[in-house]
Amino acid sequence: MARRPTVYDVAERAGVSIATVSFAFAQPERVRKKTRDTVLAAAAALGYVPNVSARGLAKGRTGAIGLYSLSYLLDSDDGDPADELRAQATGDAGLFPLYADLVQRGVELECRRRGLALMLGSGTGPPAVVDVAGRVDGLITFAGAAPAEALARIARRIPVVELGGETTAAGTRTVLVENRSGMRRLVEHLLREHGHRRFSYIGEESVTAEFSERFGGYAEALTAAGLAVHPSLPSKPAREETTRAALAPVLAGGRLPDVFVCATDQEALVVLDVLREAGIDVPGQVAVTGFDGIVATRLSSPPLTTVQQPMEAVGRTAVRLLLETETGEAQVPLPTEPVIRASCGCLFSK
Amino acid sequence: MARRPTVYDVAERAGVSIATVSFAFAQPERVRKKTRDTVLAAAAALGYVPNVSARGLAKGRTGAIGLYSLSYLLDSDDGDPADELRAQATGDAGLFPLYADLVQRGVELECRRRGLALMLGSGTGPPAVVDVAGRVDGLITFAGAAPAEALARIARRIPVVELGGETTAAGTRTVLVENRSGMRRLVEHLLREHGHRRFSYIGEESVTAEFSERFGGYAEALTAAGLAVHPSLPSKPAREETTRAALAPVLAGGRLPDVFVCATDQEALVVLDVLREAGIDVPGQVAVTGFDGIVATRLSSPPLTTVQQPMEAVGRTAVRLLLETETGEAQVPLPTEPVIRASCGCLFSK
DNA sequence: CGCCGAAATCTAAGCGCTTAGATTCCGGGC
DNA sequence: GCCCGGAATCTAAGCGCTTAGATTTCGGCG
Repeated sequence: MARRPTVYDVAERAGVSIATVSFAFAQPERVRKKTRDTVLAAAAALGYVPNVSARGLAKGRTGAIGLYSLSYLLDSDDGDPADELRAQATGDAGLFPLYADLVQRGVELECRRRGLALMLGSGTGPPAVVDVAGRVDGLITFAGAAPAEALARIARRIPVVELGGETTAAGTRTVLVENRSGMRRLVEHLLREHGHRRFSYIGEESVTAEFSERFGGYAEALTAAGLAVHPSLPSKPAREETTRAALAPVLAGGRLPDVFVCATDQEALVVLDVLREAGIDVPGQVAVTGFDGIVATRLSSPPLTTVQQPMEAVGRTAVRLLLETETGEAQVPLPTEPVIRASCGCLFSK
Repeated sequence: MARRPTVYDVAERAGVSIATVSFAFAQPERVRKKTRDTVLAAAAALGYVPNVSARGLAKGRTGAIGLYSLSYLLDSDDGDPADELRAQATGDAGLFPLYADLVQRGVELECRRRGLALMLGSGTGPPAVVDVAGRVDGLITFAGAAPAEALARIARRIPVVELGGETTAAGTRTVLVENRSGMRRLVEHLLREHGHRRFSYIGEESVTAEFSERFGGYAEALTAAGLAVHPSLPSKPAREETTRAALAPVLAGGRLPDVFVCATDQEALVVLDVLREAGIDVPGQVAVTGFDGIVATRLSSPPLTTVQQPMEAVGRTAVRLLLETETGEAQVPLPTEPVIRASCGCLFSK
């Protein structure tokens, strides 16, 4: 690993100029075959690997995009392999991919298809969001993962797609998903098929555009049915204690609603847990629904009625959006679809 | 997104030299507080984001590491969101994380903890492995994901960890896992508890070090029991058709072994499928075992007996290895543990 | 008030690559 | 054999940043 060979070394060894070396790699047709072979042979002999930083600097582009995510994956444990063995064997580990995992997969797939490298960053410490932003041609971020101020700054420099965010935020774009109508259709099902009247909404009402759309769809359906819309019980996904705290007073009060409509599957699964611990039957005594369609909803007991959104497509679309120059182009929202399982009371549905 | 502001712009606006701007960001203590504030204010006003390519070039390091993986995630479909909705709702999608997914998660976690950015690449087209290698301070790759020649070349330039590869390969290092003893212990269980005598091994015998260790452990146990070791039925993980092809002649022959010992869980799950289709009862007529401990093994029917390896720890360890300068340091192999479920005939075990 | 050393700041030289534009090479036509 | 034009190659100027080493600034002291 002595000194890393550069174009100069290769050029010298091949007896050509550095420009020719560069051309041999970047624009092979511009160089005579014989020369090219000489250059490539010299490069191979020296173990030459082009320095992408230098290339990026010279070209002004890096050929990579960035994905900046929430850090709720953040682990508390120390990563002891023995612990992990135990956890995995017994099922304590984070088993099933969550929303962000599937979106990330979509991003990965689309990047691969387009020959882009993907740079991952997350959390608050370094690499902070600008650290990622400084080395990519475009940035995808989850709403709330990075400070709005930083995003606005970055958006002046490179395209930014903010998942779950506002369409109108400073210079950034977003992937539209039918959050509102998905939630509305779900609630309509609860109203019509089950005759539920007493609704309780669990989750953020308006922290991000995505969440306010969901709550909006919920409110729309209730209003159309002539029901009053009460404020949500505030809770955050991936923060189990907040969901438990939101639920505690309701359980203590002893009077259950007909149904808990949750802003996300992750929260709904916690609700299911809490109710089970309290000895309350779902859907016998109270129904529960989620939103997203993460894998775990299918395997919970009872299986969770939810609204499926195409998470992978969200990731892919984000990449496409990033690469499209036409900023103004009308974007078709990605479809969502209520998935009726047992937790709403449709006991025999698949 | 006009021209991206640079240190020069910030320096001019703040009325200092570019060096001072650089210091204000990189070595704040070297600059008077008042100056620093002026610089940061100017940077904020201009929307300055440091160009990491330039930094990387100047410093000779990038602060990122790369992960180059196999591309069996590669999708055939076109990413139609409607298809995805359907697939996810019914369970056709790639539901559970596989070996590589979990290793990747380990890598991500460790990078986050250490403040490193992570660059992802895969597949054969661009970004090829050197494309990733050229912009990181270290590279992790799955054995077989990249041509050995390219890896050797890269290893002359930056540290390389090759997962599942040889310890001794040209300049690269690897994460040791108890593949051999894990497999041996599993086979010993099959010999002792179930009295199996007629073994059939499905999978690679020796394509990578990891696989030859597994086959080696299998062979050791059989030999110690005085049994002959037959060559494996060649099959590749994540290439379902190869596994089916390996199995076909056995089923056609009509004479089943006592047990199919598979090199990986992915292959074992395919074997389970094939046997079910053929109307053969597992473990009644034949036992099946896997290796890795991926999530899906727990949910198959019957649940799969396998050898659990700490996949996340493999990823974390790879990152650590990359950052350690002491190349020679003895590495403790990561532990593995047979997990006995129903597919070997232990019907009532958890 | 001038001098001194440390602290703060600046100057300038790269880092390794790309790419206009200049130069050289080469084969064909006369 | 010479001239010509396009192809091949080269020269050299950056890209935006870091960082030795030079220079300036500044407060304290005699």
